[in-house]
Amino acid sequence: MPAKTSRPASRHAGLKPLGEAQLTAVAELFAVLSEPNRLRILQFLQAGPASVGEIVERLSLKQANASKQLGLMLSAGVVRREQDGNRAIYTIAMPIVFDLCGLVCHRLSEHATERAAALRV
Amino acid sequence: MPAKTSRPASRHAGLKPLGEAQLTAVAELFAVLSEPNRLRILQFLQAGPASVGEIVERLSLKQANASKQLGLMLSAGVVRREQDGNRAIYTIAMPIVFDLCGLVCHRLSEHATERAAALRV
DNA sequence: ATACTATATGACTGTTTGGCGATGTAATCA
DNA sequence: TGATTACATCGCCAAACAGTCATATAGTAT
Repeated sequence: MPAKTSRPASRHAGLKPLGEAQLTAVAELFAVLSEPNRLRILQFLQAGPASVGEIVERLSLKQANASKQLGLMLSAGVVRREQDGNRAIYTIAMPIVFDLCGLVCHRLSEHATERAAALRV
Repeated sequence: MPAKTSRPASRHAGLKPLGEAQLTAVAELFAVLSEPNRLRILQFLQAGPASVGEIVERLSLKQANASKQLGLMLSAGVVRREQDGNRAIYTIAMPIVFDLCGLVCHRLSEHATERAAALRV
């Protein structure tokens, strides 16, 4: 019998292995979503486009910080920017982020439920 | 007619707004996935459990770095650790990460296709 | 016990990054 | 014109982090 760690070669028959370029691209997108304030902004934008001022006010962020995070998400292609006179209107450009958050939330709540159940045995 | 940025209140009728705690939890999980080497390790583990040595060898990582990243993912609950004699066998504990990566990849390839098509017009 | 192997950890470095105040810039208003 | 508003950017600081080497720890073999 072979050692315990013999690898099943491809048990899941899962995803094709990502190339280096894709790997960093994926990592970069996840990096955008790895910051609570950015998630807050995205969540707020989910209800519709908003100006920087609205975001700053409703989320109690400093204006400089909000602009910074929005610029970051703009570079990553997660949001879109439209100039409206004096203001800058930001919109979600990648709705998939909500699917991603949804998946994670679902998993996390499952996890929490399991933990609670385990404690209640 | 109201200003252009009047918010549709809930256009997507989407996700319930996450609380602060969930927000940081989600962000932390995404942070784990925001590093190419960690994604490489996860991708490698997708084929089945593996020891640190195997990971180090196949992915050409330094042993200290591999242990560090594995420890980080262990803390986050993304992988599981089992001691086998001398070695430490790591396993995926959160298969959902592959769904997440799959979604992102799909979106990124779509994006690339759009870009290519746009250039080819 | 000694030597060797496998893994984890501590210390250190360089880089990145969130947050902040201050300043720059462009559009609107008076 | 000047004043004000809205946003972006710069410079800075402190914290976090990836990567590395050296070392500690624990299991295995001799």
